[in-house]
Amino acid sequence: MTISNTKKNDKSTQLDTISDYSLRKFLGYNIKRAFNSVQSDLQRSLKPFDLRMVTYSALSVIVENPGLRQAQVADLLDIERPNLVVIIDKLQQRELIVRAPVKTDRRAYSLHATLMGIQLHEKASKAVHAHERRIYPNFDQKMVKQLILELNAIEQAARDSDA
Amino acid sequence: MTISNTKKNDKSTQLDTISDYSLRKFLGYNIKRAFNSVQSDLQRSLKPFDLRMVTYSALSVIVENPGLRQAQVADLLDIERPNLVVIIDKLQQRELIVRAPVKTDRRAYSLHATLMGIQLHEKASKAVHAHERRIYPNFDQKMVKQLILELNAIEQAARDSDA
DNA sequence: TATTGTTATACTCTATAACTATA
DNA sequence: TATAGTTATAGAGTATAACAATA
Repeated sequence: MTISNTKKNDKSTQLDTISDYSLRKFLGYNIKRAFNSVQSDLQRSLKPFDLRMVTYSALSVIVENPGLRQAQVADLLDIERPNLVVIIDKLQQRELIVRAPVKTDRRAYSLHATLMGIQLHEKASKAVHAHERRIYPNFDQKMVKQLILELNAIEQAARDSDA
Repeated sequence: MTISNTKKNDKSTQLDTISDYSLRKFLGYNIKRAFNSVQSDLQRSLKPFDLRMVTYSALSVIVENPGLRQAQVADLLDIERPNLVVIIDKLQQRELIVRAPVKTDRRAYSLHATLMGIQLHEKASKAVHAHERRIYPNFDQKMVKQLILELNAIEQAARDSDA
């Protein structure tokens, strides 16, 4: 929400305009603000399918990589194992995926999407693609690719720095 | 964490490589992953000052806009008013800001940073700038500006779409 | 009537320790 | 000893309804 410029505001001693100008110089702040905004629209796009962002993501990697184990899903999505349990539970309860026993390792489950899961994923993916087109209406494909590369470079640099 | 390519994994029926390739095509997913990574490093950078991202942000806009009212801070940072209360409480308890009465509106408080608040903000800002330099080591100033413009365009488009 | 700050509340997200059953 | 999945738990982050005081 932008605060409109006001002439001498008699309610305080502040300047004519208020702003988050200093914060806006930080890449991190702009990334956060962009993500919050995107997330809000994406959540609305996924609501008809009763999927949250993280359940959609988990379903997506399971559809894409049949036979995944839970620890691998957690690694791929950078989610802690304990937090993934309820997500997988939910997908299984809705019969979008199945947990199949792994013959050679009785501790592990092999995750597979059901037909229903695949179909829901397909429909939801169309909604996500529509959402994506909405959030960068004027970007050409080359710009988007470049932007993604830069975001990935930042992700990697921050991860290296944090490690 | 990238999953290294493995030769025939006998633990499952999966392909040779597993990936989040489909998700990586989405700008939103890459923004989220980048932000998570950045956030983690930033939190570590702010820890010596006992500041969280949101407390630093609030302190920052109060330092920059003396006399702000709480509702204006909430608008600037896109935080719900109720959630801001505890943040402002914390800053006030640490004597980094003061809540001054507004003579012309007895419902409102006028927020000002104390000398201590200004000094802590200065030191913390140096740490944040150092953090920022770490997370995009190879970007020149022009690239960063362009990236911020694109992120702002996305933020705005998603907000318009979501409204 | 509307707004400022507040309380209460609830839901999601994230992070850690510790357990079990297997390897 | 280490690993896969799980349980319990706690801390953040976020969102809404409703209230008192004031405009």
